[in-house]
Amino acid sequence: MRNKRHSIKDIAKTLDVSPTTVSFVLNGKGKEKKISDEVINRVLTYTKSINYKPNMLARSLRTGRTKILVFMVEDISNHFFSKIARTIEDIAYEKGYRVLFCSNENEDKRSRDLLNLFYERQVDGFIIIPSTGIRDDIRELMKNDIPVVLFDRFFPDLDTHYVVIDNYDASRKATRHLIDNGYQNIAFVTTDVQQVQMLDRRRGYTDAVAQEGLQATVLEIPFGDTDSGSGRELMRDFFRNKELDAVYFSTNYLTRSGLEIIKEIDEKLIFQLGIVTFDDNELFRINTPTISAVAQPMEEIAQELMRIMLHLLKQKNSVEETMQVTLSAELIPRGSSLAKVNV
Amino acid sequence: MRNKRHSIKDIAKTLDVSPTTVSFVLNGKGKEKKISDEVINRVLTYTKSINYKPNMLARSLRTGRTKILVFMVEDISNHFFSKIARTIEDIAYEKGYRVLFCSNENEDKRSRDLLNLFYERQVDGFIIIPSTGIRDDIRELMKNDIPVVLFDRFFPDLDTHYVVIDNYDASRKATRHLIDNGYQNIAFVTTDVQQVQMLDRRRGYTDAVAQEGLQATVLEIPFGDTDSGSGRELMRDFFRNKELDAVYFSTNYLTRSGLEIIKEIDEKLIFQLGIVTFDDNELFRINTPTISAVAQPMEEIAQELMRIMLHLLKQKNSVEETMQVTLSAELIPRGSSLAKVNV
DNA sequence: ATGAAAGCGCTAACAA
DNA sequence: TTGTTAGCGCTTTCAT
Repeated sequence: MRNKRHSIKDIAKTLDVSPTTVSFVLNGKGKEKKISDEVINRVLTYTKSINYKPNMLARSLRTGRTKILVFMVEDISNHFFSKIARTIEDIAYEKGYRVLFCSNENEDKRSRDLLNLFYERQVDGFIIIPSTGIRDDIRELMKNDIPVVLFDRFFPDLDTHYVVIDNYDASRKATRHLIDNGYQNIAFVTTDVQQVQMLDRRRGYTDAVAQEGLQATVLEIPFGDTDSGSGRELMRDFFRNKELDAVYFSTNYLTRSGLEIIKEIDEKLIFQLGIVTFDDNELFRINTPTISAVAQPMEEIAQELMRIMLHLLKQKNSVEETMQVTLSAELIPRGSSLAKVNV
Repeated sequence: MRNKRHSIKDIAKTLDVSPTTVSFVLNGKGKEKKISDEVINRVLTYTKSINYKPNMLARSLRTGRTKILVFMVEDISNHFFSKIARTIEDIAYEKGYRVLFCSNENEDKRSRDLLNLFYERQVDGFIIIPSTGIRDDIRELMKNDIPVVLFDRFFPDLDTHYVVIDNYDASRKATRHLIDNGYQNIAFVTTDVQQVQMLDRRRGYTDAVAQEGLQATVLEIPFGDTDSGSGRELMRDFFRNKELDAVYFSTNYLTRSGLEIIKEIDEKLIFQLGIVTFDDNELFRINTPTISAVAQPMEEIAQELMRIMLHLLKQKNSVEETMQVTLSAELIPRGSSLAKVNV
């Protein structure tokens, strides 16, 4: 027989007080409600002794709040996402919220399933990196007045709260940095996903090279293949056959394979090519050569996200303008993009 | 004003039927309860038109089941864990369960917080790789008749359901494999965590070398430092200064750094050393040289876990003997442990 | 073939 | 200072 869990009613009966009293005491409202110290003590010691755990389902059903936030990204194991996740969790915890993390693997179906799952369980808010096809699901959430904040990217035709960085500007600066250091044949390695943040990074690059009359050379790796054999093959061919003196990677999961392949092709190649990547990583500081990177302000992103989320959570009235924040990313020049030495 | 979600009562009122009828229809019991086709249709079309989503909190409070399972591991981004997670999710989904994933980072506090969070939210069952210090929390769960299945490791002094592999045997065979191929100075690189699975792997190694009168050389990397600077430093010194002809890594997160360091020390070293690692990885097949590995039967582990979990879930009566499964792991010999060529 | 009503465990307005 | 009670949204037994 399943052991029945202790309920407030049980406790009240055992202690010969009313459920209300127990509830008040357990919620720390004992003093406020002027419950006698003696009763407070009896309740506290007894509940501790039986290791009472409240039924949050019941509480949430009653209060209408679960005190749960959902943080959904492409892949929670990615350093960039997990770093932000950690900061968010800390801030949320302080405010009495718990955070559930999940990865949608950039698949719409998975995103939708997760949104549904959590929506039905009445979570209080969503912080999301949306996959391309869930615009309508996001809108549906918003129509139901669920707090939603997007980040990393957004839907140009949907008026949502979001926190992003100025990808165009950052990308432009990164490309200019290579140009200024004497590189002339700069390749841009990216994925084929048609999302706003990727397109902005690409425009930043093409505009920067165009401005100097240089040629744009773009390699697109299919999204699913970025770390697989066929993606690697594409890069290998590309780096072998193109006359390049610099490479600029559009995202961190391309950089890892990219660097490996460059090393494989020729031991010395990595020292000759100018290299810059989007998204910084601790390893880039200890790599030989050290790798220049566009660093997103992760701490700040997380803080802005939670600032907006907490604001939305305390709003009664949902009629309000959307909060849209664009932060700027910083280029960290390192050894991999030093001024070009012409041989 | 927060948009009130649709409730069954609302729907009933709008359609001028009773909540009962709506509930029956929505739960697919329309036919069974002999609701007229006309009413069934009205309910179905209307609920679809307003995109009705049931309040699972209320349902769960009423039924006593959330249909949620929790899968808690050290680090869900680790290939071994995430592979198992995926299989578990698929099986669970078929049976109408959803799975929530979380990482405890091998910290007791985090484990405890997560167990509490989900216990209070009445999840139906836990599949856990326990961190060292949560024995009592696991026992507490079991005392409350919550289905718990452990894997990868267990507590020798706690009678739980679990699925593990025969680490001792696998480790012994891996070591013997190196010995049989002519290696004499085999190092064992492991972490300092004193958990049963690690100790078994270690004993497998020491017994195998002892049996041949060879010397055991063990390097222990502090758990937190396995992929950090200081851990790498330890390995670097170790590989540089010891007279080794083979290395056996006890777990996959050590292997990655280990291989990198071996390459760094000397380009050719990786071809000279015999190498075997615990936990297989797709990359090992394409690495040069290919890396020999002890492969855990991940599919089978996941299936056994879910077989036990589903069994427990349908039990009314909890008085029952524990289900303890030990599977065997398979050594996959590859290029990194070919018969030693004496120079 | 459909509806009324109780109750899951909790909170909180109101009563005493 | 403490208790009574209604009700959150749902399922399900029992009536009709």
